[in-house]
Amino acid sequence: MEFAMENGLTLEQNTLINELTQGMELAKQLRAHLNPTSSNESRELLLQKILSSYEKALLILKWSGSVGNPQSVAPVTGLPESSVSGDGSPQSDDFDRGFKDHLEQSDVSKKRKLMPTWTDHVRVCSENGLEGPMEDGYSWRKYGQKDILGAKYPRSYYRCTYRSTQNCWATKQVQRSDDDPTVFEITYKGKHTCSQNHHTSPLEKQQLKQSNNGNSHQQPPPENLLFNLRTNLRVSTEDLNNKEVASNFTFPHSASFKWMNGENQNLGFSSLVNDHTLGSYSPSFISPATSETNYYSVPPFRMNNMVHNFQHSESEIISATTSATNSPIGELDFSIDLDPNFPFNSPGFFN
DNA sequence: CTCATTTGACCATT
DNA sequence: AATGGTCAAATGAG
Repeated sequence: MEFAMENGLTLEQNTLINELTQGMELAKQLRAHLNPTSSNESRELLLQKILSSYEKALLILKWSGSVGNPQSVAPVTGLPESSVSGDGSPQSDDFDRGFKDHLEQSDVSKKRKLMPTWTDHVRVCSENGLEGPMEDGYSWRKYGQKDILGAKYPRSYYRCTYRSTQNCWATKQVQRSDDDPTVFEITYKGKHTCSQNHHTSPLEKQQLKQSNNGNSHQQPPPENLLFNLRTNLRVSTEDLNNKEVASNFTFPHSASFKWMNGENQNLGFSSLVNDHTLGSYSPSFISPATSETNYYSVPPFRMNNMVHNFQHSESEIISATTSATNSPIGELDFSIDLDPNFPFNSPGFFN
C-alpha cells in the first residue's frame, strides 16, 4: 500500500534526510576526532555510524528510485526481481497474509515478486568493540529459519517488527556465508514504511538471539563470540559496490527520482565527500515547505557514479540470489550513465 | 502478563 | 517431489 506520497515528504524521504543529516553530523564529529589524542575506538565508532547512515540512505534511495519509475522502464532492466514499481500497483498492500483467500493470495505472491530485493554483505568485526546498531538500524522480528540446500548455515527470516502496527512489509533474510563465517549475506525485500527510530538495544538483543539459534548445525559458533563482542557489522565497500550495481538495474537510463530538490540532493553528497565544511548544508536539506514534490530525472545518481568508480576493483562477492539474474546489460547501462563530471574518485571515501 | 523466538507444519513455486 | 518461504503453536524471556 502506498502511503500518501502525493504531497510533502514521504516517510522514506524523511528518513533519508535524517540519515544523511546524521551522517554529516557524524562526519563532523569524526573530523573533530582526527586529532591524535582521540582514541581509535571512537573514530571507528563514528566511522561505523557514518557508514551505517549512508548505507541506510542508499537503501532508501534505491527504493525511491524504483518507486518513482514509470512501469514502462522496468522491463528493460532484465532484473525481474528488483525492477519494480512497487508503488505502481493500484492494489493495496493491506492484505493480511493470514487470509487464505485465493485472490488475495495470488495478489500477494505477485507483489512478492515485484518487491525490490537487494543483498548486502556484512562482515562481523570482532576487533573493535563498536556498539552499533545493526547495519540497517531497523528492528526486525524473526519469523522463520530454514536449512538451505547446499548451504552450510541455516537462513533466517525476519520481518519488520512493526508489520502489524504500522503495516510495514519490509523483510530480510540473513544467510551466513559458507566460506567466510564472518560474512553475512543480508537480503532485503521491500521497503520500510514504518517510522521506527533506530534504537540500538533491541537490535542487539535480536542479533544475539539470532546468533544463538544456529545450533542445529552443531558448530562451535564463533558467531556468539563475535556478537557478544558487540556486533560490529561492517559493510564492505566492494559489496556496497555490487549492491549499487544491482540497484542500477532498477532505474536505468532516465529513472525519475522523486525528490524535493535536486540541488540539495547533489549538494548533500558531494559536499560531504569533497568538502570538509559540511555543516552549512544541512539546513537546506530540510525544506518541508515544498508541498509539491518535484520529479527530477536523475541521470545517474551521484552515488552511483561514486560507486562505479570504486568498482574497477572487480567484484568478488556478488550475491548469489539476487544478482544471479543480473545480466551484464546492467553494467553497460550503468557505464553509459556515467557522469564525467563526477569529481571524487578517491578510494578513501570515508577517511 | 506481554512480546519475541523457536520450530515443525504448511504452502507456493519450480 | 524438492525446495524455499511463511505460519502459528509452543516455548522462553523479561
